[in-house]
Amino acid sequence: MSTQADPAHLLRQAGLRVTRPRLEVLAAVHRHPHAVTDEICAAARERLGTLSHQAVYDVLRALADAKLVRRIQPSGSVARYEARVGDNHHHLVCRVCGGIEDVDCAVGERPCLTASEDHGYLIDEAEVVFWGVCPGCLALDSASAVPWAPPATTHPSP
Amino acid sequence: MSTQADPAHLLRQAGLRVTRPRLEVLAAVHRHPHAVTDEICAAARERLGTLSHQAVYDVLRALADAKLVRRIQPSGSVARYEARVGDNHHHLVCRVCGGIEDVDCAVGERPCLTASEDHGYLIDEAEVVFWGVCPGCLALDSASAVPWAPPATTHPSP
DNA sequence: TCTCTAGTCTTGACTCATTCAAGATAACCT
DNA sequence: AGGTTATCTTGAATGAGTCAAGACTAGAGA
Repeated sequence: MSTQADPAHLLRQAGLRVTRPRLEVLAAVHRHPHAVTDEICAAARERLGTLSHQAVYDVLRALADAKLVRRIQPSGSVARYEARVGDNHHHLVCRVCGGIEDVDCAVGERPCLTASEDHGYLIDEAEVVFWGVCPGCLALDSASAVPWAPPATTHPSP
Repeated sequence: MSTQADPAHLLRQAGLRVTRPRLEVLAAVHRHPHAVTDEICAAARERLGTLSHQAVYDVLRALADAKLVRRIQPSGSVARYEARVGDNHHHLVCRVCGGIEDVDCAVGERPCLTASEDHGYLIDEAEVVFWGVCPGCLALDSASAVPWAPPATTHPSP
């Protein structure tokens, strides 16, 4: 019980069999925070040679259920995964390029916020997404008029 | 300039042409808060007789761009729309049945929260989603063991 | 170490929300 | 009223994600 962070141990602790696809997918999520399924799939394939699309979906679901990865899905984006779990941090999303940054949660433990009315719900998490424009897109935006049309939502009007 | 809240006026103010599909879709969003596109489509068709799927998507996008409706999309759900705009309220989502409730924002104006680090982003909104289990599902959950399997995420373990 | 078996992975087809494209229609300006 | 152009209809396409059936293999017991 020396290496608590050993990926194989983590899998076993979660009651999951240790397989190369699972180890590589987990490693890929660590290497590529906020990556989409396809990117994780590609990264794992680089190591494994071959890995089915379906296996990646299955593994990611198993890892997410086991809380070894966290699934996030900002509006308008497909599912993304990150390996930073347990600290209930939040996210900063660029409306223009879709870039994502982690933001530490001041409170840390979930739920970090209390709803003004709980409507009788048993609340266990407050998920916060900060929307804005990243420095890179801000620079482009002030340089040229409209570099590329923003995806769905428009910029905040002055 | 008597009825500022007149739907036709609102459309015109936003630079949008006033059409029956737009009026009916807007009314449908008012009548069915948090409805998905298909439900809005069905509701509007009840009044109009016929309305294409594509028109509903176009109209909803136009209305959302004009800030006459707000598009929300909790993880794992398809896009939903609501007519309550401008007050930057938040949402309470049931992990079991997917039910959604509005939660007033104590601050009101956007962004209601400040990120601990902004990474240079120009932040204009803090979107908060409270996740939990609604009273109805809580009751079912304590009555029987597992009524239906929760969609993706599992309940908080004891 | 060998064998068995349930849990995993592969393959391939499928669903369904959403988008694209082209032509018909109708709202608004003059 | 007439022309312009945004909007709507129709029909097909995209793409993330899922389902299903069979092959494979990690891990437990002999």
